[in-house]
Amino acid sequence: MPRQARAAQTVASIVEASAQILEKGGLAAFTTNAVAERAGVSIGTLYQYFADKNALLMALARGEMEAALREVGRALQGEDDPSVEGRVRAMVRAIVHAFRGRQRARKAVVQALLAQGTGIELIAPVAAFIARAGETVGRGPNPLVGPLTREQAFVVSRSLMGVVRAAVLEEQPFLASRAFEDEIVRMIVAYLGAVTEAADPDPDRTRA
Amino acid sequence: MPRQARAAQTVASIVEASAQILEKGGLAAFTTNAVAERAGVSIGTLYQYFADKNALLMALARGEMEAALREVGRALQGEDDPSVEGRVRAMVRAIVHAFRGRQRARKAVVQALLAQGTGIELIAPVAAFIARAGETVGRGPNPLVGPLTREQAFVVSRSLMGVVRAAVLEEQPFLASRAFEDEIVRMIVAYLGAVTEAADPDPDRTRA
Amino acid sequence: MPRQARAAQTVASIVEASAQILEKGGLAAFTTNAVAERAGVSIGTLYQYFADKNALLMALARGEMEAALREVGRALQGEDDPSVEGRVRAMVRAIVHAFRGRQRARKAVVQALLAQGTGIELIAPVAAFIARAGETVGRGPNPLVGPLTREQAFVVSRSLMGVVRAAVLEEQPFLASRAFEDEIVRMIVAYLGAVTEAADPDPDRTRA
Amino acid sequence: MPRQARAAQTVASIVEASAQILEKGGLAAFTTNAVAERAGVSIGTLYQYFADKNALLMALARGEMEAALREVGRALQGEDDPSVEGRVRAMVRAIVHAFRGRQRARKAVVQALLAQGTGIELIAPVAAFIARAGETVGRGPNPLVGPLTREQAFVVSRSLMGVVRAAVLEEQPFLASRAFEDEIVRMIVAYLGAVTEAADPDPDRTRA
DNA sequence: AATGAATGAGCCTTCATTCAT
DNA sequence: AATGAATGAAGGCTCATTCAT
Repeated sequence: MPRQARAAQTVASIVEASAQILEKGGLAAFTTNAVAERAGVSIGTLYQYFADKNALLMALARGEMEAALREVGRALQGEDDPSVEGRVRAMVRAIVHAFRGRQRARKAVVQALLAQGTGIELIAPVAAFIARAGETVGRGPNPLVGPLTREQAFVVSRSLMGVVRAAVLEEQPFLASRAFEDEIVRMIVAYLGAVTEAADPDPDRTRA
Repeated sequence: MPRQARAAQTVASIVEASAQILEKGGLAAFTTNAVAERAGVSIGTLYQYFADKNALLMALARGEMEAALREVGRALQGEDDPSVEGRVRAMVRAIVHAFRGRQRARKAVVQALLAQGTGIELIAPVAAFIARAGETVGRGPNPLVGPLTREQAFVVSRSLMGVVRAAVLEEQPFLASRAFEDEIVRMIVAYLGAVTEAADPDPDRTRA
Repeated sequence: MPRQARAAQTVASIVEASAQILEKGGLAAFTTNAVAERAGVSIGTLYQYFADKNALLMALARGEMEAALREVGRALQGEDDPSVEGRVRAMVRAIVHAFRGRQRARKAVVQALLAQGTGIELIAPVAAFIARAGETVGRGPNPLVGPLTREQAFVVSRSLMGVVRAAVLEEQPFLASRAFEDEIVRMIVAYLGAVTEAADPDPDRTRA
Repeated sequence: MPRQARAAQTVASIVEASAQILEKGGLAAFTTNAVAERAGVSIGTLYQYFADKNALLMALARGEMEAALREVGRALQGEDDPSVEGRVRAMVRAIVHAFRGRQRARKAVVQALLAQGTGIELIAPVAAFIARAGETVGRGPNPLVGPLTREQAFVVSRSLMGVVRAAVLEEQPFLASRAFEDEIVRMIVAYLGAVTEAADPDPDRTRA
């Protein structure tokens, strides 16, 4: 199937061109014509594969998101360090390092996604994933938490993502630092602990 | 009517018109011509007071931000409930209720601010204010925390703001609910506690 | 119809529309929207080929200039009348009749070009061309002048162009008259003679 | 009459402010509001004395022109050097040095005047003055020329002004140089000589 | 499957000028 | 005589999208 292969190649080059444009010139430079030119295809071809500009953005974001999600999933398995803190830390690290270091492109995507309503659709699965982590973390030989309420899941996921996102948007130099990671982990762990304690005031179970 | 009063009146009407337009039609409806018309002034008058469209947005954002900041400041004084949790709760409530309930306008402002780089400048004072809260809360008869590191201040302020902002952007129905407020407060208090515990492992001082 | 031919056709129609608009309504009527409409294309198409309004003006000016330059070059060849006066006269005539009789459009272009700094860039090649004429005229069996100094070249070219331009701007009725042409030729020839005489005081060579 | 004196003072300060603005920021910076501010008066006051923006420009131009005209008149009297060349040279020098060295302002005024039709009105008296010079120069004990035809007067005056104007617009460094002055003088004298010779072929009278 | 010329709604902004105070 | 807030017509320009080839 040379046809499909070629099409996939074209699609990939367009998405890659988007990331490059975003990384280099930010949101302002991200025009469909610019993307088509950089990808080496005509604007018509671009529209052959993407319904509109937004679809292109979504494709880029979704790709990166899924990659990050796979990382988070792996983190929660607790392969390296099965302790609660170890799993949380792996998850935090996966989120911090999403987008493979293309911070400007990441920033631009975040901005663009926020600038419309569409962002939420994309964030939802990530958030759901993180929220589910609460339970995942709670399973196993040494569970920390039980099922989270809607509000609790929201607070866990959005505070984590909010902190990382803010660091990205503000281009904070400590984004990838250990100290930063430590504090995020501390916050998540502390909160999960507090939630559990509230649900089950037996100190023996939680801090044994 | 004196000169300056008239001008101030005009400026206020333009800012108010902006908020109304944003609240009603979102970012898409926010055009300078529409604002001028709604404010009952000519487009020229609008540009007499605001350098460009963005300056107008900034003025609106800054106004609301300062109002919220005053509320947060009041909250941290601990007038109603001087306990640590009481103060944190008051602060959270002030932030949640910023923008006087105009959630659509708030969302639009947040989006617009993020869509450019300018947003950070505005968020900075709020964040600094919240970070400083750590120390404020730590003072008095029953201090909770000492000075926060740069990363800690960042995590406190951005997680708090990130959670609220996400609820705003996603138009979550529980934004103003007690359950939501409880969870945010729980997270902040738990984190501050963990930070203090790490810095000063003496349980007598912290939980006496 | 092949691709490029169609595009060239479009470009030509836009330039032609510019000349017509300028000729009819002067500089005031020369708006990009008006040009696009008259050319029968959308405003977007106009901007596909011209970076901005000024680029359009420059294209028009450059086109006419090059046409005039070709005429001047032909004149200096001395095909019709190889005498010094004959060549100068042919050159003067070419300059006077530049812009194919569209004097209002010519006036508008001159005004617009002067109103910014850009005009000089365009005038430069014409001036250089005219200046070089001194030497061209000086060659052959009956040379009049040798190489001109920088100041001399400037005086020859700019006085010639200045006189014609003034007649255009002031819409002098005698612009295309023989009497006017005679005087310009007289001035140029007299000046070239004086320059030569000063450089080489031997009367035999100059007026033999 | 303190009132009239004060008014004259205001008018003068506005005109002076115009020159300064023009000198500093060129035509683009020359807005009525900017002029009023620099002059230290309100925009309303400016309009009390000048019907519109153009009137202001004309006042500035007229002032400088009249000063230059006085110089030219003095030059033609031949006070310093009564010879033909001496008078022409003095005239050329007066024109070159018009606008008291404010070359940027001069350039801007020339541009502005050309960019509308109004320039001609102002140039006319100067041109007429220069043209009349032909006869003035021709009078006295050693007259060079008789009355000039319409076309001849035009060619003399516009070539002179055209050369100087081009040097101003192109910001030529040799504008105030002796070499440049020499060439202009040479051109004018040579042309006047040629005109006379044509009208009266008797070599004894012209070159005696 | 690809091209790329063409579209056009509509936005932001300027600045000369007026007139109530 | 002076102020300056207010006016508003008008114009340059962008860029996502379409469709004939």
